[in-house]
Amino acid sequence: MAISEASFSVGQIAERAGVSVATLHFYESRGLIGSERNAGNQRRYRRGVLRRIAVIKTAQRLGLSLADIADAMATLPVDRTPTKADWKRLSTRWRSQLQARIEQLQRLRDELDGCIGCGCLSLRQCRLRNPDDCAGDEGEGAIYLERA
Amino acid sequence: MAISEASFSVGQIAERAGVSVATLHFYESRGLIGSERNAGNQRRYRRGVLRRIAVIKTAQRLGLSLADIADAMATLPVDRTPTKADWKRLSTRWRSQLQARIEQLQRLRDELDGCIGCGCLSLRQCRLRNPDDCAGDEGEGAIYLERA
DNA sequence: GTAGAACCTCAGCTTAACTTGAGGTCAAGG
DNA sequence: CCTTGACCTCAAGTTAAGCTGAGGTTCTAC
Repeated sequence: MAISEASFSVGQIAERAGVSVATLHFYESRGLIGSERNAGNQRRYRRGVLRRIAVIKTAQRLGLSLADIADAMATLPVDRTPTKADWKRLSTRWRSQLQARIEQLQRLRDELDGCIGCGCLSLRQCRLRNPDDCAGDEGEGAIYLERA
Repeated sequence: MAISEASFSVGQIAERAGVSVATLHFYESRGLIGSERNAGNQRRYRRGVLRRIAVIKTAQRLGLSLADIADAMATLPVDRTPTKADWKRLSTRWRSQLQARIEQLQRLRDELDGCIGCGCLSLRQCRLRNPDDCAGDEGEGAIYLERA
């Protein structure tokens, strides 16, 4: 092994990354980041961990769970510092997940648009039922909920 | 008061609405739905509760928390069955929240697009930093995280 | 009139992503 | 030498949105 370049303490990393020390411990327990120890058993991080934390926070904004993020990050090389191409692979994958999510919400919005005219708020089922039902003060025992 | 038309049991409502009995108890404890009791202390619901449940489920799909939903529903009239216009008010409000969320995700996507070229995955901060930083193998102590 | 289904309340479990606290260690400064 | 601050581990608390189970009651049907 080359000389370890792990020279940042938890406190330093926490401050630079804008997260709490406890969060760093937590991320480590989840295998999201790694650290080495000094003679006194204190964590020492290498600078690269800052990027990992940034990526974790970014992925969370995309709506991913830490478990998902851990999975994705597990595809990064262990034996070397990830390259631009490595990160790019992740972001490309996440970008399409994000796109899918956007499209899902757009569909939902369009359905809601349809319902605003009707006032019923029951979305899909509304369109399956006849308009009169929607206009009726309460309908009858119809199932309003989606099943899927 | 007119003769109570509350004539559905929890089991019946649960089945028609596609939720569990426990969920109905839970919603009631959160003030999202109401019920009356019969002589033997069992809950009796009026038909209108089905629409409320449908609306709750719809709102959840929009990404709202039960607390948000409870707030919104608190604006419905207590003294009479909500009209089409009442529901419409809710859906219009939610529609704009949904739209805002979509736009937020779209911005995120666009930022991510910018980062895919760079490979850095650090989003906003990436654009604030100079391109060389991104190209460098690890940059230096820069803050990758968003602060807002 | 009695079995069994459905109902009642209340308490505790579940997952995610952390935060908070207790009790103990370690290195630097005065 | 002693205090102080940063660090350590481990356990328990927090919020959301329910689920599950225990122990007890009511309703329905035979």
